[in-house]
Amino acid sequence: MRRKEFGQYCGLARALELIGERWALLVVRELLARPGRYTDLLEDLPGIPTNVLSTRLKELEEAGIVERRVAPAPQRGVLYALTEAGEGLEAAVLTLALWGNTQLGEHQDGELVPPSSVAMALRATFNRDEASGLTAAWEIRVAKAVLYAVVTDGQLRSGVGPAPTAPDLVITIEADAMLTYAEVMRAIKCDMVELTGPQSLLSTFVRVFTPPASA
Amino acid sequence: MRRKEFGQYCGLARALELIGERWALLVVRELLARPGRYTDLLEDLPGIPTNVLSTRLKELEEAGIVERRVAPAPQRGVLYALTEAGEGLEAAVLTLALWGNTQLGEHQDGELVPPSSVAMALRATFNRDEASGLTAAWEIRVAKAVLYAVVTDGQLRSGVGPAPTAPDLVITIEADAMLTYAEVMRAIKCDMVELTGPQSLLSTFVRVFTPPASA
DNA sequence: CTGCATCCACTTTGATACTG
DNA sequence: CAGTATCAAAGTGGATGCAG
Repeated sequence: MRRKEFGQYCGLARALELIGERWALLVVRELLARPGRYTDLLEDLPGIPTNVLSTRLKELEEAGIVERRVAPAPQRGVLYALTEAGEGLEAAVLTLALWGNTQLGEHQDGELVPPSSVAMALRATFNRDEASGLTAAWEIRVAKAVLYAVVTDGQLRSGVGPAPTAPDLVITIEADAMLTYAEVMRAIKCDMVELTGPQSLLSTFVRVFTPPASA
Repeated sequence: MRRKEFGQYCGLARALELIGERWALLVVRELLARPGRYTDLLEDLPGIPTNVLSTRLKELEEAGIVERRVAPAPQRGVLYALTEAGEGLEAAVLTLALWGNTQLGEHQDGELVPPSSVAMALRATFNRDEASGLTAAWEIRVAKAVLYAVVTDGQLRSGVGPAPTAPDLVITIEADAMLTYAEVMRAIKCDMVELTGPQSLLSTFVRVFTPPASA
């Protein structure tokens, strides 16, 4: 028994025992956006010490949240991915991120915007009602990052990297660094984007990824 | 700059900077259930070192999540309570707790059930549709703990302690220690409760605090 | 190269004792 | 009641080493 346990029979305490340690939930955020290898995670979580990443991955694997996979043919090597239990953390991650957004100040330049956080913002702002019955695939390129949002019959998949199916519309934004969700939406509304594909899908994008009421 | 900061412009990272440290979110859980004094928190969070509680409360106050109040007339002394920003964490706490519940094993005896976690479970299982238009107040007494659930015109308030308004129905369960939400509901269904007030409100309670579909 | 393991300085935590 | 003081043990951050 480690000292990490709280000794309470309580869902919150259990959750904190499993994902409450430093960096753990950020690793989960990265893996929600896409399975990744060890070095991908090191890159996407600047500042994480390599031994800490190693330890967290072992703990998360032990907890049944993360699994090691052998990467398919061309790349080979280890791929870390979320298990079903790990995917179950999505709602909690999105809810925490929504609260955290209210606690964020202005975007200082120099502060990194993790592409995965924008992918999570797309999931959080996805408007189920507006997307009902829709099928469309977008790819968003900002600076050196690539994101996708694929809606299949009203169901969203979103993450970091090129779209898993051929995108209908590619949205490219010139920028020195990754932009936040809000900045991306602003760039779209100010027409500061290049498009490859049917332009009409741009307004669809805005409609589908604007949350219902306000906030 | 503390080393605690992740240096990312991301809601999740910000949230973790503010409430990601050990015990912090459990303190928030306690204060969601009721404002409390320092020694209440020490009692309700068995195992927390007093210096850690002291440090967390200062950090949470600094972050604008918790505020110190001077307790009113009879008791006097310091009362810790959540600010509006702190109350905003409710959704995140409930979502994390829901996930954590799926990761809980069987209730070993000896594991403590924090009364606040049952109060949170009432909030999480509250069925808005069933409660629409309803007004009723319940008080639940299990072992030495007292909880309340007050529904006013379909709106729920729930927490630890005696009901803030006179309860319509008092549900008393004989037990050696606090029971979980599931155990409380089972005791009610097995008729292992004593009632003070109109019995009909017991089935209303079950109806209102059973989540819609399953899970 | 990828995928870690090791080492060390420093911080945080846990446990307990003590004070205004 | 509401904390502070003290100290050992564990965890973190940063640099580097090294096998496949």
